[in-house]
Amino acid sequence: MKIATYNVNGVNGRLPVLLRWLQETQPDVVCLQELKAPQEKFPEEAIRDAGYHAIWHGQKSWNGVAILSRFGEIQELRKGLPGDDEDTQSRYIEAFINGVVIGGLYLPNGNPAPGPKFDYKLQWFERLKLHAAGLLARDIPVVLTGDYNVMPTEQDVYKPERWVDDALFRPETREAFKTLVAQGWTDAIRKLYPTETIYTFWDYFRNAYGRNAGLRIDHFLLSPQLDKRLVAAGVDKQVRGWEKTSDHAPVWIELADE
DNA sequence: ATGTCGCTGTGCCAGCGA
Repeated sequence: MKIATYNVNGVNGRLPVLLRWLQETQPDVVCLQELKAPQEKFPEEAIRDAGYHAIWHGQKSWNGVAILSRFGEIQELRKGLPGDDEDTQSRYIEAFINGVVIGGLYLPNGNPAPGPKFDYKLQWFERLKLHAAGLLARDIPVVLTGDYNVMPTEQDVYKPERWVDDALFRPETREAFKTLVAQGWTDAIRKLYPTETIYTFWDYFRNAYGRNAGLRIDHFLLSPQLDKRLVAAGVDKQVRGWEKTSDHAPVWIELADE
């Protein structure tokens, strides 16, 4: 079972790139972030024609998350992260697919920091930790994947000293990610590639991709049941070099059948 | 401080978020 995550940065503007990538790499399940489309403007038909069922939580202009699957109807578990009825941003969607709970998330960016946006990021992180702990307690196979907007360690940033005050790399942010993982999750990419430089995002500015000035901010966290089944993982880096592409590249894992 | 995108509405450019 191959599961991918891809921050598309506009699902309609990115549709040709998304469809080409789906066709070429054939993932079984895909979590998408930054749809930047209201609920009624999700390109359901084009995605169905490509062979995928979809559920999505849209929002006008910003945010928006989706889950695509090649395995028949998707059993939706929730839209939105619990813990704050006032939060109207579309950043979390969860489904049960082929025996696995799949949580797709788009964690807040948090810049500028400090400030209200950074406070929102840390609060969202706390809500995610509560929800994640509840999932772990159920002893079921779970993957929490998406754009975490966190570089976990200095190894995950092309130039760490330039990012120490940024919301994606501040000590509070790294600490939040670390305590989340410490609940019992496995960072799938780091498990398979403990010492390699791996990036999933390159800024549009200053030829960042050409200089490989990247960040690793898209992650897969696996529950213990899935940690045992992890057989491969990677970044489809070439997609970042295509015309009209997102600033993120797709990331994927392969799980062994039970 | 800057850069480059995608989106929206004030609408064919400017402002916002990233």
